[in-house]
Amino acid sequence: MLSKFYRTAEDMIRHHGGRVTPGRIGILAALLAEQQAITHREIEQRLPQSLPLDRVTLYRTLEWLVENGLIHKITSDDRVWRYNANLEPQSHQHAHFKCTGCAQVICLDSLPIEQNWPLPSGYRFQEIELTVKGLCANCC
Amino acid sequence: MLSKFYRTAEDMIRHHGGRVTPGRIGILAALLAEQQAITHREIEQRLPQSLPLDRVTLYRTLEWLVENGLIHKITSDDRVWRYNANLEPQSHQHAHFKCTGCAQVICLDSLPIEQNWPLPSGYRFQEIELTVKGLCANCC
DNA sequence: ATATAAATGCAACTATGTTGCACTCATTGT
DNA sequence: ACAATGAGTGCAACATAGTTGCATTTATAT
Ligand SMILES: [Mn+2]
Ligand SMILES: [Mn+2]
Ligand SMILES: [Zn+2]
Ligand SMILES: [Zn+2]
Repeated sequence: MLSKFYRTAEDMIRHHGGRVTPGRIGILAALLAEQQAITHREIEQRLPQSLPLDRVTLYRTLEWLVENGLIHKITSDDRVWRYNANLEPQSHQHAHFKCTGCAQVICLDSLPIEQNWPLPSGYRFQEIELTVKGLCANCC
Repeated sequence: MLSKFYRTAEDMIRHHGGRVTPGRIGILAALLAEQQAITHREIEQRLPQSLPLDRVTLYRTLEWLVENGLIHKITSDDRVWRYNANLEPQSHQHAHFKCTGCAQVICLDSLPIEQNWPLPSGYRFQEIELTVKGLCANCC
């Protein structure tokens, strides 16, 4: 089961043209295996014993994966970034849900919002960041 | 000009029933004087020399002002909170704009979004947090 | 196999916010 | 006005998340 994600991760990195290292594969596989967005800490905990990885390397690898469009990074009100694999390789404009009980973060399917938001004159629109907050099924 | 904000700030705090201290007045006045949301650091810089204030007190006072509905706190992707005075004492369900050039944050007028967002079954909606990102008039 | 640049590990650092506790002072009641 | 009281404040120490510099290792191209 895990090996499936490892192979997918390796394919994604190789196909993208990046250097294929155990760290990148392991991190991306860990993110592919998740149904939710997880933090730096949580990724660290999910990495196998056989793959010891310095936390700085983890930060830098996450940054690389984000810059190369293989994962995305989610801002939250607890000052902790969460990461999730990009299933579709492109920059998907979508919203996120954060449970105010357990802090779980998941990606919502789409972002049905007009791109021409009413801004002050002279301002230029780039993108929207939207988080719905509430309680997940467990915390309800 | 500044004294106007000081008087308004004092009125707001007194009317709210809270203890009226120089720190609370000064901080709230500084926020009332701003057209944009500003950080803890920026508030510190704007406080007059005559009002030396420990940074911990500043944090705690901001917390008190938020809890009592006199200001609100805005999450951002740079892990820094920004604060803005509440002109209308209640329901500031509104969106924010953040400039990706200069990091300026302003409040947008309203939040024309349905409150019944399509969530997974069993999930309960509480609120929406929305930030539009782009370039401000200066950075365009 | 070797050369090379990219990736990694380690130590030190920064930035933002928090906690505990003693002291001060705004408010209340006399 | 004055004293009593607890909310507010200052200071030191701490916590957490992320960053930077530099020497070493390693994936890849030749
Ligand atoms: Mn997402
Ligand atoms: Mn606002
Ligand atoms: Zn939950
Ligand atoms: Zn700007």
